[in-house]
Amino acid sequence: MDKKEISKILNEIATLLELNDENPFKIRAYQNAARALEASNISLGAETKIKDLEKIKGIGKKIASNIKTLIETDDLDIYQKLKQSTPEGLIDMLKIPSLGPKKIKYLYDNLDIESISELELACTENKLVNLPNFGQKTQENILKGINIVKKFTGKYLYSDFLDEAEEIFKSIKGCKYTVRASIAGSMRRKKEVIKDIDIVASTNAPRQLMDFFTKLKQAKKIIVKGDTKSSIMLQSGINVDIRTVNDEQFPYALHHFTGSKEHNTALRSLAKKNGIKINEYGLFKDGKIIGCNNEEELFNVFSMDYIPPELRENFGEIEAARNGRLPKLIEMEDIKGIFHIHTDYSDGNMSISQVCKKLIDMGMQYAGISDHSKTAAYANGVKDSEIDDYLKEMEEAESKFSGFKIFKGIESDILADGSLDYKNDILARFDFIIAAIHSSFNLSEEEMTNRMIKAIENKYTTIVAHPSGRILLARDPYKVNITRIINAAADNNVDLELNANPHRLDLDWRMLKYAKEKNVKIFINPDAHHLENLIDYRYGVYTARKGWLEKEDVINTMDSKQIADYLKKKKKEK
DNA sequence: GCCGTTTTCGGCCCGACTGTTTTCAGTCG
Repeated sequence: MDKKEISKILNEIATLLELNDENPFKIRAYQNAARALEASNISLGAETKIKDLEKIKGIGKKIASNIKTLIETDDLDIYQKLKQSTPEGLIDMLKIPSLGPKKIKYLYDNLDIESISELELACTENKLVNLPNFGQKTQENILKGINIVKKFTGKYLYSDFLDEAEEIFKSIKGCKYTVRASIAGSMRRKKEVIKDIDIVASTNAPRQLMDFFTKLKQAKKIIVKGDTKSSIMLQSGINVDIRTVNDEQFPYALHHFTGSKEHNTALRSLAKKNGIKINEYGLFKDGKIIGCNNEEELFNVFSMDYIPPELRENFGEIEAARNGRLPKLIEMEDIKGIFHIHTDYSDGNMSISQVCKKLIDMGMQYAGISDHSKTAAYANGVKDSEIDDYLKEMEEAESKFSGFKIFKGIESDILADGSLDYKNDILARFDFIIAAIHSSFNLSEEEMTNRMIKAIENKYTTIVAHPSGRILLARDPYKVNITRIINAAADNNVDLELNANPHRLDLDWRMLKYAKEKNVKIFINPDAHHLENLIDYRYGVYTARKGWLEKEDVINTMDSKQIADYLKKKKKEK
């Protein structure tokens, strides 16, 4: 069982404990341990010792031994017992807004309700109204919540809501009652998947600002409305939350509502050790506020450098900020060229010349064209007999656009046995090879990992595309040991892709940090099939920032001369 | 269940809002 699976089970245990009304601190201990495990660099295997696990902050004797048992037996007694005593439907019920573990437990114990459909029936039969702490309104809200669960999963792609969030934010910022405002929450932290859109604003007229907010044309429904907090639902089902404070409080509120919760908790603990209380209204020492004009000053109170929002995930940023070791994160303008582009030679809908023209307009110096290979018949992959034409057209296009460089590549399928799908003499004709999995997804973890490592060891492989194969909110990653993939890439001088398609964002930022530590270089690639997808590299830059990447970690920050040398050298040395 | 420059016991982040109550429980972030 790998780190991710074990961390998932620890989180599940926490949820199950919650539904069993356990000690809240025990619940948090399991959540913290899950997080700590995932953030750590420990690689789990038969040789993993309980002692090594205990060294991780947040994992103690008990959970260390539980993890060890999970590694060895793929199973855990308390987990099974909890699962047996807790109907699966109760976990589903947690998705219903306004319904939490306490109420779910009460309904289960007293009305035998163990699924969303049973709960819906009970509501329509009016069975909840007379229970203690329930009532007419609660019953109605639960019914509404059930409808929301049915209609939406409650999670949304960051990229799908960026524009709408910006538009709403602009309205708020332009409102005459607003002093300062910012997008906050997971959107400000550039999380790949978000639950809602958060906005923080300072004002002298909270009530008027709330009226303005709840009357926005985008608001389909008002969820809550108060003087400091309101929430509306948009047509799409996503909620926009706003929090208002007075202007002196703005920096603290912005920090607080940017989160993450885990980052805030960690910072609060640190504050507490220094005798400082921290909440959304200020930093307080001996009851007196410590004045801060902005977030920079807030961090300075703790002798910390400014932590960019993307890093606020309690992944080591607090310690790094205290030691002056925060990374100088990559910026959009660092990207000098774009790789992993599909043209009308396979399933893209743009010609090579169109790509060049568009990239030149975008200020780029080079393109790495890489159409699908022959095995990808569904994508009209380039057949052996078409290779000559494909290469020739790239050369001709390059000569048309002086000063612009085309690197000739192909996205070669990794076959089930780990070999690439062209013979070596064909692979050798390209400047770079992107190796990718597009078939046989259902191998075991061992088989899949070995398959990918074999492709990494292939002397022609330059880059491994979308290493986990996940499609956000749609398809789980393949069963693959990503730590071993990163290690193999490090050992074989192969680069990894950060696929910037907003549905992928793969390699995941949590693993990018590990790749960086292993000195594995990253390509940020849009995997573009249309001209308008070329700009998608921006989502890759955001994700790279979340993964602590600096300019030097990303290959396509090089200018065209440097990258030409880099690819040539790589080809020769491998 | 975890943790410790006061501690191996006794803490563990904090506040807004709703709906239920008539001072509070539950949920959410």
